[in-house]
Amino acid sequence: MSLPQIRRGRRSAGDHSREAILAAARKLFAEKGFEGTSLRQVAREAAVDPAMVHHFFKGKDELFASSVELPADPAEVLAGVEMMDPSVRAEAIVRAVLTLWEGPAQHGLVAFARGTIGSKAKSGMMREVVSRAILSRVMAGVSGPDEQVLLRGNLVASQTVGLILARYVIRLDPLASASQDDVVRLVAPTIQRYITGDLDSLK
Amino acid sequence: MSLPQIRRGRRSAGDHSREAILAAARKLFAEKGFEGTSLRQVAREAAVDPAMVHHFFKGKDELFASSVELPADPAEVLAGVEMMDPSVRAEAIVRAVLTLWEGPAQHGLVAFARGTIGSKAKSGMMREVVSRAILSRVMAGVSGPDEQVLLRGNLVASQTVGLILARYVIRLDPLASASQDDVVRLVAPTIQRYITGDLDSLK
DNA sequence: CTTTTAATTCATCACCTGGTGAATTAGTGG
DNA sequence: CCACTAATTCACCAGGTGATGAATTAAAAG
Repeated sequence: MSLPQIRRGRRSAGDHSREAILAAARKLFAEKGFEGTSLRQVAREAAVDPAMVHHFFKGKDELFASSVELPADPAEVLAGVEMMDPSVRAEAIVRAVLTLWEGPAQHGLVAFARGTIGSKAKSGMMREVVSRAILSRVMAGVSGPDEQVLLRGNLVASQTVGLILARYVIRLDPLASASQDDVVRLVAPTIQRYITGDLDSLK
Repeated sequence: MSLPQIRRGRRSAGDHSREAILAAARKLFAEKGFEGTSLRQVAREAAVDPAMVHHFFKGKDELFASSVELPADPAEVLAGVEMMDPSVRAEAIVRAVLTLWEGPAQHGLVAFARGTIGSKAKSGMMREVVSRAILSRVMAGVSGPDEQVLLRGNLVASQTVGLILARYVIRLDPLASASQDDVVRLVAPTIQRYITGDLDSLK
């Protein structure tokens, strides 16, 4: 009695295992972080042989990078922001952030946050992304000494990262369930002060 | 020729392996997160047999909890804060946070942050600590409808968590290397606004 | 001094990890 | 139709994982 074996070889067209693997990876990395997720778990979640993961990606690191890298293009998300006058930029920034994080990229973004904060080795990745890809755009055209502009950027980042963490990762209520408009009204003034406000104590 | 074997049995007094294990655990959890750290690595770092870890702690979870739980007592740290008038509380809060995170508890705290943010399962722990142990004290005596006070507390948390992450975990410069006084002057106003300021849009 | 208790080491378990190489099958280009 | 390439499965490997139980030794308690 030959049991119905799983046939080897190429599937009949229409399968997209690669995408399934990426989706599964995003989901698991988002839930359990980088170290907490195994290739086999990913394969299982994607209903795929573990070896496929290696077929499509060189290893766990590349899988992480691919599944998580640019879950959204910063340039695109911040397109509008960059050319607004710095003095009224905050609201647009907060809105862009919220819209992005509430969209389809959420899984990938949370995965990125968890994986990247979870270990010293990967924190560098976060630092790079935040400062190069994001802050440079957010702070474009802000006047003042370089050092001061960098500090302002760091402060913007601190409030933004904190907001994201509280709302999407840690999920503090009622912040997590507040409306987008409320959040904008509540935190945009903080951001605006960091960008152009009088910080009165900057050496 | 009997090689000098490592003697079994109890060490001659003065050894404190338990403490060594906890210190090693704090260090490694801080660097590599919960999943990224193995019991054997901890044992190696502590120069101790792996089985000792099980002797002193039931398992990895208990080790994590013990090494990281209350790296500092919130009640103590926030002792002064609680009884200040809410309208001038912000500066004290920021100063307390910075002092705490720059003290000997830093390793444990970073470990807590990394381990706790790194996975969904452990995020609950962070939520509990933040809301019960910390926010309840920080927001003690603030007037207004419950829901609104909670929201204010969440906002305080968002800025505080963001500051900690940017300064101690991600290490964004120049924020990471700014003086304690500068940081206080820069972010205390934000916190103060969240505690007692006019948020003008609270439903 | 003797009994009890605690600290330490060792050998071992079953399992999971990331990774490799080959065999098998299907679609594709010529 | 045939050669080629890519997708898929399988059978492994060496090593690390958390965990357990027993043996050994010293300190503490009586």
